[in-house]
Amino acid sequence: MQRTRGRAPTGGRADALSQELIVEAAVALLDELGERGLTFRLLAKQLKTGPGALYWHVSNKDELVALAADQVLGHAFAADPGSGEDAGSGLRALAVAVFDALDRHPWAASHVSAPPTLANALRLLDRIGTLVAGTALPAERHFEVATAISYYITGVSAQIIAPRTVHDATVSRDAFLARTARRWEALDAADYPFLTRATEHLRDHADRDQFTTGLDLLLGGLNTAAGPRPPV
Amino acid sequence: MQRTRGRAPTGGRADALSQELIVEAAVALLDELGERGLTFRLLAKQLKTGPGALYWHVSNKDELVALAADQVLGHAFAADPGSGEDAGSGLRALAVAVFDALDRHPWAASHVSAPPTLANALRLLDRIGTLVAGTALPAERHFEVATAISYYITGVSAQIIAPRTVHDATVSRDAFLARTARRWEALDAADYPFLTRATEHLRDHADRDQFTTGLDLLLGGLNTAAGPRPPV
DNA sequence: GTCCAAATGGACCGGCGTTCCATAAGCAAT
DNA sequence: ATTGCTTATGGAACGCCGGTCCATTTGGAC
Repeated sequence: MQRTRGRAPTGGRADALSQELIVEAAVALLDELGERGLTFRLLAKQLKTGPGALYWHVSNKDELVALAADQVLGHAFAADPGSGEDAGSGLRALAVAVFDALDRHPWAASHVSAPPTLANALRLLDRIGTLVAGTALPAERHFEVATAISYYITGVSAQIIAPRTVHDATVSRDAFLARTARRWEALDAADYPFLTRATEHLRDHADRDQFTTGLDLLLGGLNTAAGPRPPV
Repeated sequence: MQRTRGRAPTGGRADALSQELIVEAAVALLDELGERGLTFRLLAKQLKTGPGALYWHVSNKDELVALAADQVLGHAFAADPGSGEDAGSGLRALAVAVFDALDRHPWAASHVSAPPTLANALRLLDRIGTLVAGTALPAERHFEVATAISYYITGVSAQIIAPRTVHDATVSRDAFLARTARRWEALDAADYPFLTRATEHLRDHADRDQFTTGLDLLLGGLNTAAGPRPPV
């Protein structure tokens, strides 16, 4: 068992390895090859070292992927305009920033976890909580509402984005949707009254709009629960 | 490449294998050992056969796990009271039934996917859509709202339940929450104003309540968007 | 120069998903 | 019964992976 956080006491070597370097290279490989394509052997080769060296900085593959996903989550903060707005639009902007960040790195979607331990997941929940606290909502509900919104953002993003890592390698999105639509149409209308009529909406929907539709419902409910706030 | 759906033309053998039998055994192993514990070798041994035979009925492990997760999703319909209510409470009951089903089989949480191809995922979306269609909501919004609710149910359940498959093996839930709370308290209050004060809520929250909190916000927003409906 | 902890990297292990293929079992026609 | 073909079986084998081990190197402290 070795230390996970190898901190270089002073200068260190010029070509020194570090957890940051490793995670960075892992993100690059994950972007290119997906989760199945990331192996310690390949990663080691990219970094011109052996697998054993990587384990000095990272305890196992699960941790490595979690760190990589958290780094992707961090991209959202770069895009987010930050404070200076009312809670509703601030939450909306933050949520969309997270969605877009995961959209650019689909492999990460299924690895952002809600009870935050990692740095950027923590930042996200704190930001949401601070925005919620700026609402007329009673204080004792802040935590549960903040986590609910956080769960929505990461969970629904994952649901929408993660499937892409499976199909995209083989067929295009449009082809997949068309095939699914055809399958729905072939269902028994008595058993599936809704789906058999919904196929046209399936074909030309935008993933991002589906995310914002639910988000707006949620935030709308929040507005109602908090009592109608007077616009500034 | 072999046929995935081997259909027994007539009688077949007494000890014949079938996809159903295999999925059933897989669910049992997943419940007991988790996803990492399910291997084709072990599954074959349980079924008194070899790994090769399984591949006649199931094309690979991903498909097997997806089928197993879909079967778990099917449990939700057994618990769901069904129609006969208004849309709001019908959706709520259905959502909670799904959450509880996944709660009993945590490994399945991260494998229920939203764009439904599998049998029970299809049934779920259709049921949601039918309930939404019974709302005052304009018809052209039925699809996007139904999928939004479906995304919430599966995505948020996954976020809440899936982490359990990691911790539970090593530490109890309470111990994990206590440790996380301590970590949050140790954060810089200037950087994390919300989290440093929220730890007491973290310690004694109930997972299921977090699910319903967001659900009620979402359904509340739906009610508002649909216009207030007169109670029957 | 000497020493030691930090860090490296390549060989190696056990086990996995998957494939291959020789064989068995059931069915239909003779 | 015999034959011929499809369906299905199951054990051996392949290639690769995550992870461990450990001899070796590095570079700062003295």
